[in-house]
Amino acid sequence: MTQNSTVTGRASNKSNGKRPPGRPRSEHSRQAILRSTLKLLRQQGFPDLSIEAVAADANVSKATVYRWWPNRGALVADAFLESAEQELQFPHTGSVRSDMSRQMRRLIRVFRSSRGKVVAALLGGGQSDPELLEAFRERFLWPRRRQAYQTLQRGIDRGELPADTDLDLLLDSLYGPIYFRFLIRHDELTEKFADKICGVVLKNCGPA
Amino acid sequence: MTQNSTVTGRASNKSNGKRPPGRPRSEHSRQAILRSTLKLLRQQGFPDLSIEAVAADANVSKATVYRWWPNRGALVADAFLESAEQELQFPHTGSVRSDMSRQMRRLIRVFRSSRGKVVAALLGGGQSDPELLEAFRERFLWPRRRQAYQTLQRGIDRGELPADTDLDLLLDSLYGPIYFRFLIRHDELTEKFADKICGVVLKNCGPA
Amino acid sequence: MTQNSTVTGRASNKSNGKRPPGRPRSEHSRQAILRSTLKLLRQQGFPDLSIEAVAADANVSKATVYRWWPNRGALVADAFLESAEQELQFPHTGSVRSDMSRQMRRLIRVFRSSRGKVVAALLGGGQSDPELLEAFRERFLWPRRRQAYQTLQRGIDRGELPADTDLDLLLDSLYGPIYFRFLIRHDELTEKFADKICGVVLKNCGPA
Amino acid sequence: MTQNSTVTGRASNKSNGKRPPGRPRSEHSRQAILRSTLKLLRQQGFPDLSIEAVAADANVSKATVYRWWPNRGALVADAFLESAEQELQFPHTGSVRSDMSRQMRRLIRVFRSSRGKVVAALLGGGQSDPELLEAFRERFLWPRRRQAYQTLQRGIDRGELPADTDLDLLLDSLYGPIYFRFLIRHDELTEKFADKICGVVLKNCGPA
DNA sequence: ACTTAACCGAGACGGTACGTCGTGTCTTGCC
DNA sequence: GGCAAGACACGACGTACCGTCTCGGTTAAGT
Repeated sequence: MTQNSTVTGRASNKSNGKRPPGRPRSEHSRQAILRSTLKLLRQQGFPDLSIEAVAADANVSKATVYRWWPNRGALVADAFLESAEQELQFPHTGSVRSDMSRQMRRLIRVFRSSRGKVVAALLGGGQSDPELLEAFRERFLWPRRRQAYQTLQRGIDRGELPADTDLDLLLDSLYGPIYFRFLIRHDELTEKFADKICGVVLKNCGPA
Repeated sequence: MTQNSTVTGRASNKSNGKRPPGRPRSEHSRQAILRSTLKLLRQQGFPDLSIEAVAADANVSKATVYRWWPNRGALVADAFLESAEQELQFPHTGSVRSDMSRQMRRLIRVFRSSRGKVVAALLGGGQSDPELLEAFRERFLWPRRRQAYQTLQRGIDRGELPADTDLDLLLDSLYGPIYFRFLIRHDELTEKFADKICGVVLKNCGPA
Repeated sequence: MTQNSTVTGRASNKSNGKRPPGRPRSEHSRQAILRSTLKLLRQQGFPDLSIEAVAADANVSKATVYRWWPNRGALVADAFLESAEQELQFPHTGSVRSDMSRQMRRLIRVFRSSRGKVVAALLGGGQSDPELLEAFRERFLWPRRRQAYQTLQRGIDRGELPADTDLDLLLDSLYGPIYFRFLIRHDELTEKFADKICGVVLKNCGPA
Repeated sequence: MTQNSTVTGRASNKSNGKRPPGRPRSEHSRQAILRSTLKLLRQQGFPDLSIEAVAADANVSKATVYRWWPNRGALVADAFLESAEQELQFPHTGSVRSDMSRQMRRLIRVFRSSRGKVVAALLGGGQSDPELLEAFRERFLWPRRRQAYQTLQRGIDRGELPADTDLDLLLDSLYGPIYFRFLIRHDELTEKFADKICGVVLKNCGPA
């Protein structure tokens, strides 16, 4: 991931090796901003997060924030997603059901941690900011889903799943209940819940 | 539903027949405010909804809005929930699977309609406002769930479901995927999706 | 002073002995209102005095205040003036200079007392409310001035003052400096100041 | 007078030559605000003057007004006093009585002009806002009084006044009656009144 | 070394909406 | 008909952020 991978994506200068003239962007400021964003997000939630406060907390001028992120959503998306890469890998246990339930447990653990608050903020804010939701999907959901496809495909190859399985339907059936409880909060979201869902959805797919 | 069922719940005077002293609350204003709230919510989404605009649209003073609703969230919750009572009844077809899939189809229809935008606003806002989410659960989720329990119980009585079925797990497995697609918007939310979920979760519970 | 002598003066029914129909005006409320007005006026000054607060303090409804006084100014005027009648009489010492200086000392004593704050409020408010100032003149200034004319006339009769003395000029010269220091507060307003003024203005008018 | 001489007196940076960091204050806005304040003050009087209206009239945001003036009083004081500096100089006619009466006539002329309304507003408001009154004294009264001392001292030097004259008493005797009529409005305030007062107070001090 | 150009902090600016308060009017039921 | 209670439309309050701007000062690369 390059330095310039903001959500909105300023043109990077990766093609020609030449650095542009002038003072280069302050990496220190960039990190301080993203760090403060996460910090405040955890404290107050998305709608009470102000650019003003982020700038103050990061000891940075407002103009610097606005120079690099067009709006609050982009900032939040960048802050969260940079911190969420390289996580939640899928294991290879040799059984679909166990591969899935283990990864689902990890997701639930993340949702229950302090980072869960940030995800909730992201998805909550995304309900009224399409770009925010888009960022969540592109940078968080799809990368994991691609791995999930492979996991399921291994199950098909092993004969644990029928060859004509609707992968998207299956994944939504597995993860939907988790997101449901996470977002509506009508019932406990424990790690055991992952196993129970697998019990319902992957009844005949090998041992838990 | 009484006149006083705001989210924050001012003490209602239904128990003792006596009206409180002073000029009575204007029912006309109350309705105008809720109507304007829904209207503007559909047009602009939750974060761009200002009390100022609601008051102006309803030809009402800001103070009147604030007198009865403590914040934007409570207003939105009341506006939506008052409009959503008495809806989404469960049918009695004689088959669990068909009862459920039909009601799930209705829910999807609501989510796809203009009222979906209001639900999304409510749930999005609820991610940072616990009371808002609480209102959604109390006034929307639980009333329906109580009916769903009965529907499933009929299935158990008829032998379509095992007697030891975990009802909450089952319901979350059925509705979770719908809310998932509705809130994350990573895939189409069609009415047919209801049937497919039932196919996964209620495989052996009678005809679709 | 009759019950109805508000500044704005509702028509009284003194001519025909018949009481009007309906419940008679509550004398208790009237006094409570005036009392609270004075109290709050002493505490906070004219611009921070609200009808709302007066009504609350007097345990009276706002409507009752508005029914009898058209605005804040009339209320304040009534409150002050009712409390200020029958005061500041002129003595008869046999010497103009001594008569005047003694009365001036009394005025200064009032200005320095807690009632001074109310007078200041009245005159301050009067700078932007002509009726308030008019009330002050009619009910406070002129009654005293009429007595002062008589005092000065006695001085003329005794030969202490020339027969062609401009009484208004003389009185303004005597009282102007007191009001000046009272309102501008640029210098001490002690009772001795009364004597000094008399020394300047009534140099040759008999002993101090 | 420096740019920073607001009533509340932000620290000015005149001593050390360095400009403070950040965008400099807009002199244009500052003047527009003061100009609009005077304009509206003349039209409507102090109590009907709203910051909201000033900001609108000056094409300036409310926040800008509040950034530099803590309240309406300070704003009015600044507006008036900036417009009143360098005025009402004392003449040098060679006679105390004539010096004084001429300056007093000028003051009366100001009080009768449209600016009189602003002074009345200032003093009226000052009755409940000590800082406002303080500003009037510091910026309007004392500067003139210092000149008056010199004028009277010249009279002493010329033998027109006794060497032991109480200057403050004398000045209050001369100006008190003017302020009295100006603020109470119980009698005409003509320029001739200045001469008459001098006749009473400076009887033996040379020709008029 | 000197220019040049972009970066950065600080913070003022015109706006918009906030949530509160007081105004003066009204509606209702009791006295 | 007076009165309390209190809801109402209205309008200003003073505050908080928005996103933009204008400064002086900094930081390298390319002269």
